[in-house]
Amino acid sequence: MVADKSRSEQRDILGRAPSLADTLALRLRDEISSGRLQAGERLPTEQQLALTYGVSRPIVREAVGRLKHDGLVLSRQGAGAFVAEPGSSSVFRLDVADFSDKAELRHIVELLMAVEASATEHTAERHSEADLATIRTRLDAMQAAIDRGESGVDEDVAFHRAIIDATGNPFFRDLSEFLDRRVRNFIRTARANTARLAGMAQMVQGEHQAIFEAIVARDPQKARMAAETHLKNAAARLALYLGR
Amino acid sequence: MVADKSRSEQRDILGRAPSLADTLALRLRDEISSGRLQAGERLPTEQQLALTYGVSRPIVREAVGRLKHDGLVLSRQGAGAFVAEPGSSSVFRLDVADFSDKAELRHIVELLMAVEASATEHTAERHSEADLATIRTRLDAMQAAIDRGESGVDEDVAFHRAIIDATGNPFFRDLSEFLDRRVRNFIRTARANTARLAGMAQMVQGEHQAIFEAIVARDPQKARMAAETHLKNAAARLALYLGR
DNA sequence: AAAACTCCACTTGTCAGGCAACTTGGTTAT
DNA sequence: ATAACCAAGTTGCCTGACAAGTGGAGTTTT
Repeated sequence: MVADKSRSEQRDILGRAPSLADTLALRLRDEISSGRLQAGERLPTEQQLALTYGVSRPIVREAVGRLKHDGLVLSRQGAGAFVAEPGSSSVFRLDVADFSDKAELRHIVELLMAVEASATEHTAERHSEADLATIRTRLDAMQAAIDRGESGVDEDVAFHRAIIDATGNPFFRDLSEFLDRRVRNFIRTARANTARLAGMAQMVQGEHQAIFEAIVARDPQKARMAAETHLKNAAARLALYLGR
Repeated sequence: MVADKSRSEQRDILGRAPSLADTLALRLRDEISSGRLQAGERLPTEQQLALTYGVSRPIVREAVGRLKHDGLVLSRQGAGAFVAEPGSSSVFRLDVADFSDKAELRHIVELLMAVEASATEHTAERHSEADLATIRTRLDAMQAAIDRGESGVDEDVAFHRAIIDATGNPFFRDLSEFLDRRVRNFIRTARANTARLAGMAQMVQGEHQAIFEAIVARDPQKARMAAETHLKNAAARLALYLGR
């Protein structure tokens, strides 16, 4: 049976075989993205799918349900399920499952830099006094952490987060939070040696200071450039830290 | 029954009630994001959920399956389903279902601008001759369309797409394509009067020319600024076009 | 008494069969 | 010819059941 073969091949992180619905969903997704199933075309009936892939109908329903959830197909009771127009979907899905490729990490970091830099620019352009107060508090907290001899990573994150929150754009917030977490997660799993980074904290703080001053001055250009410099340096530190 | 009540209240675009699994998934998602279900905590068993919400177990499975798909919960056969740590998830989901709010459109446009501007900057920094040739072809195609008296929207999209593809970053490509489609989709549904835009095509082309020249000159700063100017003008044209 | 082992209740994963609601196309009646 | 109608096909949902895996309680062994 086709489904069984792919199951025994691919296994997840815990060494467990992915569910039948997962593999089937992946298969159907591939059928669509490869163009074997054109937009507007009707999918085979659930019974046919069940028969072809050697699974039960509930499994088929679960798999198709996921595609519906992701906006790839639309179903009408009594009529069938149809491949959605590629632009009609209202949901965007970003799956960064495997950092196996070094290139993927770089792509993620690039996107993160784009979002953060733009957000910093926006905040410099239009921030309230309350925003500024919050950012200043975070900056001071970072300094306090450094003075205590800590690495101050949490305070670092909080500082950037305050700047991004000030934009009032939830997409900036959610996306940068996700990307940031992915990168930090990668760092942690790659090598758990934060000691070397501690010495760089004051250097980081200096860059933070520059960003903050540009925001206070309401100078978007300067804020962007300061943020870009900071992020590029962070990437360089990351490379150093990973011992490349 | 609780589920039935919410079904009759919320209806989708076509006036059809959302599926039971959808409403249940939404409910559980809410339970998690609100913090009523803490990270690491075990979800009620499928049978309990089925009983509480008055649906059958397959429906519960479908709903929970979606949360698993989105990385919000992890399940272990025999043990149960557990709320995932926020940050362990490798999938990011962006749902731009409703443009009901004007603010949401602005947020989308802001994110699109951030991605496009950064991508343009990257391309100026590092592009091959082949990339350049493609971009030039698209630029010429746009001019040809204008000369034919057409609006050239397709050629416009293709031009930007070529620049973004040149970054070699699939996230830039996918995200900007999605956002662009959403915005254009909104424009189309809001008012289908492209006649007014046709006269602006030559103005758009002038901005494209500036972007292209900055890329050729390998001047990232200038490329970014040209792209930002272009996008801001586009947003302004959009506002004018919508008759705000 | 502590550790290891065994067994069993419980939970998720999957299957089978069936009924209700809806769509569609052809058929029949007007 | 047109309209009403009907029947087959399809999705939405349910019940009941078994297999596979987990975890703890009870039992045995050291």
